Amino acid sequence: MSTPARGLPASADGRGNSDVRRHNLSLVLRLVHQSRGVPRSQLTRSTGLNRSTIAALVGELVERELLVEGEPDASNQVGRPSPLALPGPRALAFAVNPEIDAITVGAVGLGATVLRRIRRPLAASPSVAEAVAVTAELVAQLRAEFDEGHTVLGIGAAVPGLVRARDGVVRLAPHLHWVDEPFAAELEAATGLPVFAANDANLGTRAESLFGAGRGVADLIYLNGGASGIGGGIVSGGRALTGVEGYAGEFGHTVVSTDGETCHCGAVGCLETEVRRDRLVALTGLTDVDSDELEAALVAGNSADVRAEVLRQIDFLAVALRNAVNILNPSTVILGGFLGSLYAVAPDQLDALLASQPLAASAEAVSVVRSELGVNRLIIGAAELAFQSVLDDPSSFVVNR
Amino acid sequence: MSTPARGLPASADGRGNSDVRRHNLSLVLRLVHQSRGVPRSQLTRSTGLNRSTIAALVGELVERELLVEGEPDASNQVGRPSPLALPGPRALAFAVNPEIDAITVGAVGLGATVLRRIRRPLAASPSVAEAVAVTAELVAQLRAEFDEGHTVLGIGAAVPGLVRARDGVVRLAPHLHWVDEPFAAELEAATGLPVFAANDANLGTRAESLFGAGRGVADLIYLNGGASGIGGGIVSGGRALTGVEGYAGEFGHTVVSTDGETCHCGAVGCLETEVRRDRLVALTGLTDVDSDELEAALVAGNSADVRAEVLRQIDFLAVALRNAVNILNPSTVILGGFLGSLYAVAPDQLDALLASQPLAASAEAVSVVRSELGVNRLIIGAAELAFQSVLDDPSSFVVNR
DNA sequence: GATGATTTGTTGTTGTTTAGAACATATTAC
DNA sequence: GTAATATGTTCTAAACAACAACAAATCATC
Repeated sequence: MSTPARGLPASADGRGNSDVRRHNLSLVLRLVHQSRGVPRSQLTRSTGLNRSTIAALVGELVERELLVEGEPDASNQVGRPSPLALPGPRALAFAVNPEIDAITVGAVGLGATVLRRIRRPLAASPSVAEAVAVTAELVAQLRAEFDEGHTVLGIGAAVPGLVRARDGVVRLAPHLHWVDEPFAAELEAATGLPVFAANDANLGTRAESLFGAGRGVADLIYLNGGASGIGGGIVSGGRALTGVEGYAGEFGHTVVSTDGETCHCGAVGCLETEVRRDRLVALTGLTDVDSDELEAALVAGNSADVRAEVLRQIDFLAVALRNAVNILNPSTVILGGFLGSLYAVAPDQLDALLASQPLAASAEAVSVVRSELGVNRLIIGAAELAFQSVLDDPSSFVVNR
Repeated sequence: MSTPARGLPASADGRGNSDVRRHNLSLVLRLVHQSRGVPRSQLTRSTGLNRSTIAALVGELVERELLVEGEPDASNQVGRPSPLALPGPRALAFAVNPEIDAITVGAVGLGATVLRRIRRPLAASPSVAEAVAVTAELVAQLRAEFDEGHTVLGIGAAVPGLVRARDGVVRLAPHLHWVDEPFAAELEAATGLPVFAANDANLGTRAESLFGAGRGVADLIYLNGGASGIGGGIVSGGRALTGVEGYAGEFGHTVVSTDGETCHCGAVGCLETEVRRDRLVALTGLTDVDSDELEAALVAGNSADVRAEVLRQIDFLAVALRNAVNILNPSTVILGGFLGSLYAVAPDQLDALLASQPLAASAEAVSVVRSELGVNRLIIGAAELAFQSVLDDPSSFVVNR
């Protein structure tokens, strides 16, 4: 056996003519997917490829039913109108998001069109076996519903915890009490479909990056505040960062206070022990509020206590963001969940801290925005996992009538 | 003017046949560059390309004098021996590293071979004009020395501060007292050579990643402790992160103490205000020590005060590393400068903190190592900037006899 | 020391893919 | 209604890697 020199892995990254074809097909499909429909002429401009080449590429994708051509826009432009290239309705991905009080599944088409979403409330936090059983049942239901005219690529799973990218093992999902559970493998066995799992906030990042507040932004960070903690994700140089095993983006455990509370992770002063949704909910005096109600209560700001807690949490959030901005130099910080609500209450406060605390050069380049995608964010992000293989290599997609 | 749809920049990333050639030439040249010499047969395995294709690619690179072929290794293997592909001696990059007490320049060939290094001590911290003048003089000297048989690609500059990648403007170099100085442009004007500037620790990261402790590691972070502070860099998914303007990697301003000292950046409790070389030097009772002497004194550990300070600094370092590991999930943490010395004094202490503080899944994947490259690290990293264009597109290199 | 097995370099041919030119078509502008 | 303009369509050319067949240089074996 020949051992390659250290630093020279035997990865076959040489390119041939067929790699060019794969890359260009992939590029065109992605452009249509992300734009949800563009004129063919725009594709020639976006890619720099020749008209005849785009015609051939679109032709093959249409042949494979990954795209369909639509009537040209009535655009009042001189010259022959260019037909729209639209995402085709055949390719279909399922998505699942297990949470402590519910399991949500969805059926998603190219272009991030959520065709159907089902939320099944649960009496208690599900074990892995229960989550797999419920998911399999709901997926079977979707499969029956979308039997005709669709080819299912697989299931993407957005899990609230650390998920090993390589095999979809859930290493730790503290709120579900899952430790080292082979969720993806078990769901695969139960459904017969390929399953791809990743961290929920990481998938939220992808969704916002491709279809939401991060469209066209190459360097961004995303932080999401949920009932059970704070997660996030990073896009740098146009690529979603995963880290070596897929655990990147855990902003929730950034140290923001030397003498804070002890976190469930064992450390002291983590962002997610200081910046918490439950404290805000408690101070508003409400119970069982949804996101919109909480935000309305915070913005109303009837109590001085509420206002003080909001500002306290913003201060801690700013510390974590300052670290992240210094380390990653993003152009955009996207805030989701109740972190977006905090920002809505006192945008000037956070903007000011973020303009002054990090190194000036990095601070001036960054702007804070709220996430744009709503309840479908995780479903869209998870489905993206299942679409990955087709987007990377469209000619692997065989129409399965 | 047609405005492309948001999220669909008109970047021409479609590929043609000549892009294949460029990519493969680039790949082969990089493999030889990074390995400093590899058998042609190994290139076929590393790239997955056909023997005849490799022969053609190597042939073109030899023609351009970017590579030379050498005698086969005496490797005791069956079969026809494969000639070595070695970095050619023609392409040459200059490198410069301005510091408060000296300016160092170097001449570097492909394969990161440092042909010459000149350190010019300075009486006082140089202004930009002084730094440009001294550098231009030293570069002229190197140019004369390497007049024959070389084609100079340009000058790479490793600057201890925030450098805007796009144009090489030094936004802030606190210890040099430079603010918004167009260092690259002025050096370009003074020498007539293309100048590429970046942050010193970022370039150290690249050097360690390509030729040092990070060879073959796709996900790593590098932290370097110098007399004037702590810098660093990130490689994720095999790519060096720059952030949107090139300021990524500033680990020195991670918050590690809520009630610490005020940093020169204006914030409180930054890593580099708590973990400082000068404190260690002061406690050893020495003056004007070099790195080896400091490390020897720390390891000897004759004083309880020294030992306590080392452990205190390691605790703070661990906080910053914990944040970074949670956010980036690297497989390797490389420590350079006096941070490497701290680790040498009490490796178990840092290893233990790093194994327990971050989330377990990320912690178990990470290992700490010391940097491997010595005094040439920044020269090699800076030269890499100047080599970039040739490595990306070898056919742009015209032998200029 | 000769012979065969093995690996790799070399050469000429083939297949795939994009680019380009020429022409056709559909819209707006006047 | 005609000209200008932009785009789709078709056919040909050029670039490139893959492949096959052969040559060369080493090791293993007797």
